[in-house]
Amino acid sequence: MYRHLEKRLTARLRRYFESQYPGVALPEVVVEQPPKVELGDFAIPMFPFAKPLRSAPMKIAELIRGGIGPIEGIAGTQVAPPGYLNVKIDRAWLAAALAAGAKLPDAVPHGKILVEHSSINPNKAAHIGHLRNAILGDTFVRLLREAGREVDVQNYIDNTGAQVADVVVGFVHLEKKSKAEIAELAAKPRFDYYCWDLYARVSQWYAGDNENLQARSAVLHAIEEGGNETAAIGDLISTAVLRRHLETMDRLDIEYDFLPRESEILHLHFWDAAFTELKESGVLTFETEGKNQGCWVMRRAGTAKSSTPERAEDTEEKLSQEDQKVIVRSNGTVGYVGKDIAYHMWKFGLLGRDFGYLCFYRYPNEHECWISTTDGEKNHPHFGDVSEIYNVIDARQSEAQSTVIEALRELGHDEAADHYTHFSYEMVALTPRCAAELGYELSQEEKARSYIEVSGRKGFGVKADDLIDRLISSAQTEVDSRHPEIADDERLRIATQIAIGALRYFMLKYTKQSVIAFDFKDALSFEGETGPYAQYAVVRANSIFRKAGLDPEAHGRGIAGDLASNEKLLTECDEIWELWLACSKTSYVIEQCISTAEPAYLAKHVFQLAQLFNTFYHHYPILSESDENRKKFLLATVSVVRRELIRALAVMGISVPPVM
RNA sequence: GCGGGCGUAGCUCAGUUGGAUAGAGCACUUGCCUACGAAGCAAGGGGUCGGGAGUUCGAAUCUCUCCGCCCGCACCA
Repeated sequence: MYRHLEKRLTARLRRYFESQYPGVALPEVVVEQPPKVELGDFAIPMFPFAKPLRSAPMKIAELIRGGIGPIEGIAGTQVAPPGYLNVKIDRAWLAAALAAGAKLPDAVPHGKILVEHSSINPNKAAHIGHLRNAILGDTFVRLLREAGREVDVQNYIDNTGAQVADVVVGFVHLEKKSKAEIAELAAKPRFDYYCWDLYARVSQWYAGDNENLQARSAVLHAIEEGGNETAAIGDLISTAVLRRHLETMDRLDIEYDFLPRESEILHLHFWDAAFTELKESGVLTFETEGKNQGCWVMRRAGTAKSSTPERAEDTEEKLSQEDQKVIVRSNGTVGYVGKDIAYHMWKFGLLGRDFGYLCFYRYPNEHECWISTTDGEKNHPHFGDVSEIYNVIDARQSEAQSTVIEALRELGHDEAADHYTHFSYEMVALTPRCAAELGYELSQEEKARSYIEVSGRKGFGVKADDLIDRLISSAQTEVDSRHPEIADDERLRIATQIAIGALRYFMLKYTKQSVIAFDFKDALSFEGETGPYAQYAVVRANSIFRKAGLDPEAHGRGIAGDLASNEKLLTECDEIWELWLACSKTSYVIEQCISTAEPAYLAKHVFQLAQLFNTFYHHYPILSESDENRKKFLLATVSVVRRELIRALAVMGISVPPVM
């Protein structure tokens, strides 16, 4: 709603300038928000127009004010020093539209979007870093869907890499377990925890004697080869751990549509198809000398070609060894980036090959999750061949991501390269205090740092399920003390909703490029800028309607046509107006989150709504209000805030408990 | 060395394309519950926006430079 008014305003202003000053080149009209509501709802700085129009900012503002004419939804304008045109929204008009729940149609771009997130190595339990990835990715999916886009969610599974091989080594060489014994263990709950510890032990075993690394290469080779006992064990382990990851993420309401696996990228020879094209187009070159002798290499992303015009002709210029990225090793095997190039050609429908598909997992809500296979089922949904992709991958991999994008571009797929977004975010580390709490010995140097990086290899980190368990039990303690009258299973359900609200909000309130220094104290907090704070605001709103014996949605719509009689309250109380105004911004914020790939803005918006509501709640008693007309209006305010909070929280993947 | 990110209150962080008096939360101090649920509200202290220079009517935001921290830069994935 807010966004439509803003657009209407800028369009009118642009037309005004065009008619008054034809032919004069003027800068874009920018619309801001005044620092205080009393000043208005939009502020348009006039300074940029002063020079081209050869006039003082205040004077221009006066002229516009006089000549712009009435705009639907705008009540009036004011000129403010040192040179702003402040615009006030027609409060009753906006409130009526909001109360009615009017949805103004938006042009939704067509084309399917593919969001890839999580992509956890299936060799150990997921940790808090994976939680940040999955929550960011899932929230972005929800944002896109809220905006009307069609989205497929993929979770890439590297089931043939060194990490899975390491755990196989652990079971076979350290624990001397047979396939049957491993299968028995894998069927037990939290098998991923077992692997977590084993993986750390294997790393130590390698460190103890470098000879031991030979075991890894043998296992790795056997897994890549396929069709043998070792590969079968690897598959058994990675599939069992993968199921555990799906369960963990399902606790947070995170679901996937398709799980492409590296084993199929290998066995279905995706790389061969890509390799042919890369060679033919000259993206890859064969090195005959130097340290990369015998390798197929391409230009590393970020190492720009010499841009001097006189050398532009010289496209055959040798890549310096520094600028080379090895794609195919001298022994003929392809590395990670090569496989990723092939995989991304598949995503955009440019490879000419496809996976086989098998239905792998059915969520409690009946939603199906498919997995790649060599020979799949006949009837399967269609994945890949999308027009836009987002890869939620941490910032450390930005160079590899850029290299894949560059490969696509050099193959001539500019369209694909332009619609490839590396949704980059920073890691979750631990505060020194948290690390110490987990029993890790810190050096003096480490103690002085603000955070310490987790390490799966050392088994150093906070497991996702452990954190979720702790959050639930902590929330449960609160619920138990507040609502002893409620049944056990219901209290657990409420505690779970609160725990997930706290966790998802925690992971979303930081902007992506900020390293989260994790600490149990902050993460387990249910006060202040947290998920439960926002949930609580909705619970309060629900409580008011319950006591009033009214349906909140129906009441809001019912009063929409009758706001004029309450216009006085709306125009006089800036505090209440601010709340309505904030409510009108949800769609605007969602659009902003999508265009900047930054979900944190939505978290800030939710917090602002909840905060404004709490202030309003304390200042205006509603049920005891004696003026019926005024009471109706206050209830309508609660109804709209409640609706917008629920909607925004849902986009963040947070539900609201009935009581808390 | 090259590429990317960061430096804002005691701590953790917002600050969208330069705009009006730099904001939250936590922590600390002080008030407010026989209640539309205190997981809340109100008030208070706390800042040379890393240093310096420049561009501009205007800089936390842009440019340059210096200082400090982090992450990449494997024939690993």
